[in-house]
Amino acid sequence: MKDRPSPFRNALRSSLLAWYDAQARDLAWRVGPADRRSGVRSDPYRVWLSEVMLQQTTVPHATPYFLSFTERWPTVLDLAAVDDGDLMGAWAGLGYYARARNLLACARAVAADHGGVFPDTEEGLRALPGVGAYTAAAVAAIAFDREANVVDGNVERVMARLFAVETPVPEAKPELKALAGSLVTADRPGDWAQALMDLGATVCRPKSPLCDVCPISAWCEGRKTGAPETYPRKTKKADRPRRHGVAYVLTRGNDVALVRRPPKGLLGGMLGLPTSDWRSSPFTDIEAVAAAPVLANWGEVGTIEHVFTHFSLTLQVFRAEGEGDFVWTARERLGALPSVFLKAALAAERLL
DNA sequence: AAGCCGTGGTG
DNA sequence: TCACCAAGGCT
Repeated sequence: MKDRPSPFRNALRSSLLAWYDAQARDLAWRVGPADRRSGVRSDPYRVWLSEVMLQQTTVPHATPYFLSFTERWPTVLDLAAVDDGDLMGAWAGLGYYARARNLLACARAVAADHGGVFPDTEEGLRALPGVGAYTAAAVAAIAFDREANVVDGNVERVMARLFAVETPVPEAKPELKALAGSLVTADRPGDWAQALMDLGATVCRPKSPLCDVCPISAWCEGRKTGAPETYPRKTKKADRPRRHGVAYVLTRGNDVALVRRPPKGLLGGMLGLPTSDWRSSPFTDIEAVAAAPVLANWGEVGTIEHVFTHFSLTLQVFRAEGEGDFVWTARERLGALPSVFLKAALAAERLL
């Protein structure tokens, strides 16, 4: 289909691009269609940084991080020079912390191997740490105006509806990607990618799509079925197990005892509260005290709930005053902790 | 290659 | 309440 430009494709493309010209969201990292027409170029560093932050993350959540990162580190060379701990602390709360480790590795690779300049091809970008098929295509299209097939969850949903694809995801992913590819041309590839994603985010939404205002509804097979919201079809996912653990809030005056977590795995490389192992059953008081990092007059101050991608966690929070070999950190700096530990620390503070 | 890896908003 | 889900990548 890609080699057979059809009237259908051209009309659909024109309609969506016109919609984007009028309705594009104003995003902190975006060079809008009007500015682009007057010659403003995207900064590949900002495009890359925003794309990594947006992986599995909402625009409202990522935006303040993007603003603070670009203020602190205006160029990829600035970022490449950051200490690991500072970077991880700045990323705290955004989640998927492997992204932060790869972000730094990528910045250092660009600095060391590419003279501080991002590769301008999909293939070159794809070779960088933390840059997969989606991000390589997105940066190639948005920053370098390359003809790349940019496929994220939004685009998959739009394609599943537009073509009424009955195959459930994730099985349908290759098919959805091929369908998306059939609509890509050398004309405004960056705007096309962003138009498709804006449409998915604001009109062709997961629930209650706004077909009445959709610029491509005339061509939408899903709408003809009368139930466009039922696409994409999905296979059921397994329910998540629950785990139990103990978090220890050990204080010394205004300081709280933290530990640096192992570099890989859950919350890898982040500072955290000392904890017990996490297991399927709750801890008794005796067990909790026995698993504590130091001897102290431990007392339970409450429990918190937290949901990770593949399990739910109930954390019993114990508190004591004490000493020991820890990363002692002032209360005011607990913003550098992953949310699960911030939640536990605040619970200990509140419930005293 | 299927499982691992966060978080917060939403209906 | 809780399942779903958001500009996915790595192993």
